Amino acid sequence: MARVTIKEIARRAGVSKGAVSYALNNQPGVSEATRARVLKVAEELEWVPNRAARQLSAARSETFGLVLARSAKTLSEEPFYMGFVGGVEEVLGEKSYALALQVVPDIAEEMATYRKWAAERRVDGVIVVDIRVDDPRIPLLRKVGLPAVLVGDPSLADGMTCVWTDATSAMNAALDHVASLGHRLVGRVAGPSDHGHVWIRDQAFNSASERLGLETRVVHTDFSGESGAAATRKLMTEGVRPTAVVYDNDLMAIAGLSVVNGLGLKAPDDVTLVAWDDSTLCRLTHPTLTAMSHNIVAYGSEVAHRLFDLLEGARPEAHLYSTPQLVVRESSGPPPAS
Amino acid sequence: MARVTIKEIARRAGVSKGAVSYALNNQPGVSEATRARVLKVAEELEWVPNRAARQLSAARSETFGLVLARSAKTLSEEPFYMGFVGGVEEVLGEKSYALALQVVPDIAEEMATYRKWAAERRVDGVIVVDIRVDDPRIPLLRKVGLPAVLVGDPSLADGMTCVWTDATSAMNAALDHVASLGHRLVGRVAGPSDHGHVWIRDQAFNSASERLGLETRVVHTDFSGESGAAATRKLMTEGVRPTAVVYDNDLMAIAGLSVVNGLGLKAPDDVTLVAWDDSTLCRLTHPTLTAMSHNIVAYGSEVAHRLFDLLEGARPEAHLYSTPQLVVRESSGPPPAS
DNA sequence: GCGCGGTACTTAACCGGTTCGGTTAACCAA
DNA sequence: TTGGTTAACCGAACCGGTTAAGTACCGCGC
Repeated sequence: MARVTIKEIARRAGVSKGAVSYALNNQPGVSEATRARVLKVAEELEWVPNRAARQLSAARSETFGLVLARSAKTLSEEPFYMGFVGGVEEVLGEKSYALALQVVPDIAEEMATYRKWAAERRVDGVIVVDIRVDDPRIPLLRKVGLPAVLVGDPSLADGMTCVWTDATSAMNAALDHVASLGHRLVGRVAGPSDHGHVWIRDQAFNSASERLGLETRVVHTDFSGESGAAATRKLMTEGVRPTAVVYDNDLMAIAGLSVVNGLGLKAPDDVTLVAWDDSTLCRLTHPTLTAMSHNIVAYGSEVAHRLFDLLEGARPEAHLYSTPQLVVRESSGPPPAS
Repeated sequence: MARVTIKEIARRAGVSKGAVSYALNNQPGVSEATRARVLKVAEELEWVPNRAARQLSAARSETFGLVLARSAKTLSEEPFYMGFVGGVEEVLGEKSYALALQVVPDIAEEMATYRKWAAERRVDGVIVVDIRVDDPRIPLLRKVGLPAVLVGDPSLADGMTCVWTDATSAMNAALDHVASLGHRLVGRVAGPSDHGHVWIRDQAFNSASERLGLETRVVHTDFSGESGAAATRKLMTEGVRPTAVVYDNDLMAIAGLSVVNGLGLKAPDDVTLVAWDDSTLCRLTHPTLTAMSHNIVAYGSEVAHRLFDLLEGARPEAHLYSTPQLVVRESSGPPPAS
């Protein structure tokens, strides 16, 4: 079964290669009758465009790039990424675009990948996650001219297209929740503060607790389950024990719950726990976890759509995707009487 | 900054395009002196090969394909996939191959993707996961001539290259463990039985329990947390309650633990729980979960290596990757005195 | 009758590599 | 000296599309 090319279609339809190309791409230059005839032949021969050939001449790769700068192990633990990738895929699939996914150890490698992709014309655009404060990837992407959608707050995006969730409002909602339950000393187990969204939440956490007159204790971690457990142990056993803890992802919240249980404490009787991101895991623990919930799969889809828009000439803009919603579950309760 | 091509290199090095191609690809046909000179010029100009052009003429795409036939939501819950993908990526990165990842709703769509990829010459080979009994993908891949490595048992692979873990031995170890603790009635929360590895474990579970003189109760599910919870509730509240339960993945085990807790029962006092796959989550619950452990990231790497081997002409063969090892944790204990 | 504009094509260059047949010059054996 | 090899390199075709430029034909207005 030899490859079927437009040359063959042209032969059978009795027209030239060029005409076939116009017909197949819905471009003017052929009559409706001819177009129909070409389409019919292409159909019969089960023609599919050769990506490489199209890319070579049209300079489009019909591929989006996504680089994840985390270890494979971390990625497997964090439900966020797979859900996000799934959402992106859903949109790409519709337009028969492909996703080039690369997993690298650090941001330096990530930047090297962008350079390579740009030089190779490997991708039409990239999706950039985990935006940092003063992110070095932003000037690089500008320099190499790679269209990009950033997943992060507009204040960090330096004018590039970004999609963000309103972490500030969400943090306010989270603290309103624990404050209204009567908590006065609130802990926070945060990610690394060079991550943009962590930094944003830090700010929001501080101003909200000031507004509500709450005392706070914050521990920064690396997002892993282990460090979430360690941070929780520290909060629970050293110094004044907070009666509520807000986590930066659900993995650390689950680890925290386990530590709380292990210390012979009870949630919510002794401490109220609030997770962030709300994957299914939050409904599988006992007690179930209160969480700031948003739809991560849809988040990925939204980002992919924005990248298509950008390629079609949309001006760079900040798009608010959603504000995570508070979902109250069993891990919420009033502080212990003490 | 115009694109730098081998034509430019040829001009500067004073040789023909062809010679440059030979030099850059380490092929005979140029002298060492010329090769060195060309390499130096290419280096200076920061030349990178254009993938599309190379693919078009050489008919290699330097891309592997992986299709996941699960919903994005399921994928985000299951730590297995992201870890596996990460492991594959590690190997591909070294050889600067790319991974084309596609998420589709079902096997029919997956097969359509293979057809398309084969026609487009989109990928050099594919990795196929979740092999079924009498898997329809196997004849299709043969027909369209797509090199493939199957992730699954040799008995299901019909002579194609596959990488497998010895689930039978692992299941024996798991049941030896619970039997040695004194359990006589063992439950099993299994995945859907049309999945090959589930089927294998079903067989192994039956023959091992027969060997050990155990009574059994098996519930089949769809691998999700919800269905794992439902299955556990059924085992715990309807009919004779098993004193130990073996799960087919860790997500369901965690959901099961939550149900056990919710029913006012204790692990391991009332029931011993054994998970499968052992992601970090098993160490984050309270009590921690006994699990059949294997390194999923390395599993992905192994599979990727085998696909490279296959493309380099290795004969199709079954490769035993590993046997999951029993890791005993807090959820294991003797059956209640009753 | 002539020029003009538009439609429906054809032709051929081009994208950036790979590869194959052919040429040249150096070397070697008879 | 001559015929035959061989290494080193050149030139051009080719992969399968896209697209700018060119052509043939038709209808229309003046």
